[in-house]
Amino acid sequence: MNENENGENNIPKRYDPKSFEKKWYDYWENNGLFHAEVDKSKKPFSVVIPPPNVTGQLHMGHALDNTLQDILVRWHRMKGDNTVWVPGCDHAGIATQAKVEAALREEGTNRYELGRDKFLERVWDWKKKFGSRIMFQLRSLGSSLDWERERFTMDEGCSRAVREVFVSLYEQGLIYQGTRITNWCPDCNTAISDIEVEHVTEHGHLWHLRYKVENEDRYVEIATTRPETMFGDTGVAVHPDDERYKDLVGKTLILPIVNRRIPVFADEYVDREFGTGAVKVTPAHDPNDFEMGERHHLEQIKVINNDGTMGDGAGKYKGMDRYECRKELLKELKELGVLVSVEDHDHAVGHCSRCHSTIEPLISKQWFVKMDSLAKPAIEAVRDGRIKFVPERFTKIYENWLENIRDWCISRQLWWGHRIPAWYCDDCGETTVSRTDIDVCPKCGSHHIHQDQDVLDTWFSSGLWPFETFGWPDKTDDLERFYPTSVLVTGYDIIFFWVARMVMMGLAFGKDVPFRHVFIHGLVRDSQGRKMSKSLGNGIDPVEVIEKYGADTLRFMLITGNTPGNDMRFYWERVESARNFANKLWNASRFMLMNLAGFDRNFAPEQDDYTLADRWILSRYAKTAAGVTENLEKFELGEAARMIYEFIWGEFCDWYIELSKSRLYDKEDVRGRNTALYVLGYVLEHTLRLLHPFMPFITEEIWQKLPHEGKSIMVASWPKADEKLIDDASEKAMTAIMETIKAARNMRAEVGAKPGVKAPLIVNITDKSLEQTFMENVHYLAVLAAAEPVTILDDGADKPENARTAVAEGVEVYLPLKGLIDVEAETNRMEKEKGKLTKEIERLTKKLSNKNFVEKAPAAVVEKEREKLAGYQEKMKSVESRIRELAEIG
RNA sequence: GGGGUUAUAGCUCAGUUGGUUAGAGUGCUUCGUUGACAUCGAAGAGGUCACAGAUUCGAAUUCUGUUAACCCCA
Repeated sequence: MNENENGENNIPKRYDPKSFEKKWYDYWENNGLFHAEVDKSKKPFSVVIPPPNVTGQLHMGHALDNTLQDILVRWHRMKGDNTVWVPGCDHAGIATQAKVEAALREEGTNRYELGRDKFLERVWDWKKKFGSRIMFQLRSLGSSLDWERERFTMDEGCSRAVREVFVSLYEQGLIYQGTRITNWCPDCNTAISDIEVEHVTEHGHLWHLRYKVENEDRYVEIATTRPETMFGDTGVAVHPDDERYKDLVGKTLILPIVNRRIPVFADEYVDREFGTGAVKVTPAHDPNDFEMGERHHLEQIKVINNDGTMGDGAGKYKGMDRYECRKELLKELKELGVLVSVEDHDHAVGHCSRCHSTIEPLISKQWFVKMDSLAKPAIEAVRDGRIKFVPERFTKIYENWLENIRDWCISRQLWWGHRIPAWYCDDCGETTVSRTDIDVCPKCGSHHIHQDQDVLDTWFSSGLWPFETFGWPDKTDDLERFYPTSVLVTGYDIIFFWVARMVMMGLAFGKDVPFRHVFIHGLVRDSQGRKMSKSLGNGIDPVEVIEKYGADTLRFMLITGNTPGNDMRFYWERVESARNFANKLWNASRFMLMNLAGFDRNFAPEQDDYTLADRWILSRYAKTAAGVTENLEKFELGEAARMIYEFIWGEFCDWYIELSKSRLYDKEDVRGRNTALYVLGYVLEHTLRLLHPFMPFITEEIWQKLPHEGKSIMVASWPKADEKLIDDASEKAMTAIMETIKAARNMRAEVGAKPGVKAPLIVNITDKSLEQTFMENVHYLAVLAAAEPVTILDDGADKPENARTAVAEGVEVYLPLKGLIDVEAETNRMEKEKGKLTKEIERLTKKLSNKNFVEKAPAAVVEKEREKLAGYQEKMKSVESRIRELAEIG
């Protein structure tokens, strides 16, 4: 791997990720660098991947989610922690089944014709064919997953865990079967849970109908958005305090067309302001009506079938589609005089989050999990800080949801999934829930038993993910070592679906929280801020970005320029910007490697060998390393990446490399050359390590070419903050020199000096503490500001007359122009500067003469403000004297 | 109806416990081809930090209210 180490480098001019990304991933994987065994001498760090849909493919959300995880994982691995990141897929019940059913439709058949067993074979085939695609895509992203631990929610172990949890919850009375109102999706043909329903505001109508009071010549007017459900009405409700209807409570109404006798009753739920204040109650087709029905013992009459057509109770409308029925029924009601009026009305309508059809709330027999006793500990765990959300604000969202939680409908009328382990006896009617499959009824001994047809909600098994992946229900070393996991990284869109359920299940069965931190990120949107979606066709394929620009580029782009928990927009310009950074790093390394010839690898500089620039860059590096680590600890990954970016580009490349050039090209001064190479190598190699978690491929490619020790940068140690390198005096002096250079460049640009042409520069050092270092390093000005010769003014010497002026802190800079300066323009410039300074000085003087400030503000802040003021005053003196001089010339 | 997020340069966004002459990327203007990089370098223009109050010696930053956009829940 190190054939280029001796300076025979011919590395390409451009960063070309395609030429090395795959190579390094294979190298890491083949050398087992992703895998970790239990090692009790180290601190554990474990993460389980949010399992992607097995037949899905990588999208930007996955790319972001896994980049974040990989950064944390690689960082901890380098820190020396016992690090595992568990890969795996989710069987994704509805989604996968829908895909296979669509394929069957193409073939002109369907699952019922095929039968359950044959159908499931087809799904497994499908899974085998497409199931590993996303895992390969995750590899191309660079994810350092421990592939030896790969799991699948339908594998044997997970299936055992699911069954154990189901049976155990059943035994505790927390799972029950009940005939209750559920959200029914007529297209997916299954019940779904509350959170799988999306409410969309739709324009609709409010129809006012009148129901006759029995044996009286009066009517009650009710308002409804769904007239077709009237066939299922079994009551009319009013608010108990509503004066308008006080005398009606307890009376009986005659339901039009059907002529059923239904009671009027009072219930707090009714909103007096809505409609007429009297509502028809259809317990079989509305969740709120269902609850009122329970409270008042109303009959439940189901009038809409599971496929969305009208049922038995609908009389002549039986068999008609629910919306068609609405139309026809309204005609009839109008003719009968039942329909009094119509008004426009916007209301929230439930849609299936998968297929977007309108949900039909209806009564059916389903399995439910009782949530109260599971939710309470889950709330506690977050309140007492055993689990911390990052950013913290998501805590509230999580708590709020758990506090208002309803029982969870877990049965799905699908075939693909974990089949519910309940058996019914055809002879005695007994229901048996069992850990093992049974063929005899334990109550009556009959062999006429059959298993429940339904499967479990996919989220039921994903809820067990953080512990089932480590071998639960067995007591494994892995489980003991890696559970609870360290952090869960996921989007805010599945806090309810997944995070909350894992916490509940983890506490109930894992005997501890499933993770210490929940690191939440936002969505990746398109450049217009829209959600990326198939139907809009605005999705960007991460694989395409990786192929064009490299995985490192994509990763860097995804984690910079946004804040934790907030959505971000995808811009190709930002991809290019990240790619340019990679190219910059590539070329800085290329520069170093091109000059490596003849470098003695054992060379170590003495203190005296270091130049100002050396001490400066080493100090800057040390501070960068400390800052990066600090930000990683706070989950501020974007900020950490930004610091590395600025260090590499703004300090290492723009200044240090430029200043190192003259030393590298000077073949005479061997020590100086070696020292420069040593520092370049030191800083580059350490910075690559800091950057490795963010951009694993390019850092490995370069690191392997540099003098290094070890097999891979992946397992090199994480740089520790080195206090010895910090050198504030050098930083201060270097900053002054850099400011001087910038001032000189600025003046040269303004007067239109040709970039290559040398021009003299005069410097007056007002801060005497800088003088010596400054004088020792004036040659920096020659190199970077084409300043030659540089004259440093003695104390009390006359200031140059025909010169442009700039004032930096501690330094006055003059660019002599031999009578060519425009006195007026120069004066204006100085006046402008004076104006700015006056404002600042006034502000600070006011501040510092304020007793309250001096007494109340921390001493360090006051001192800092004093120094600032002194700095401005110093500058002011220079500017004022310059203005006087200009006046004399003019 | 309840809760949340966002509002900072033309555009996309940073600005972490209040003290910065408010930053970056991108775009724009001017200049630059010798040995890391034009996927580059140098210089520059560009912001009353949505609005109104309050707290404070001091607010882009804290609090309250208003407006606008988006999201979640009911």
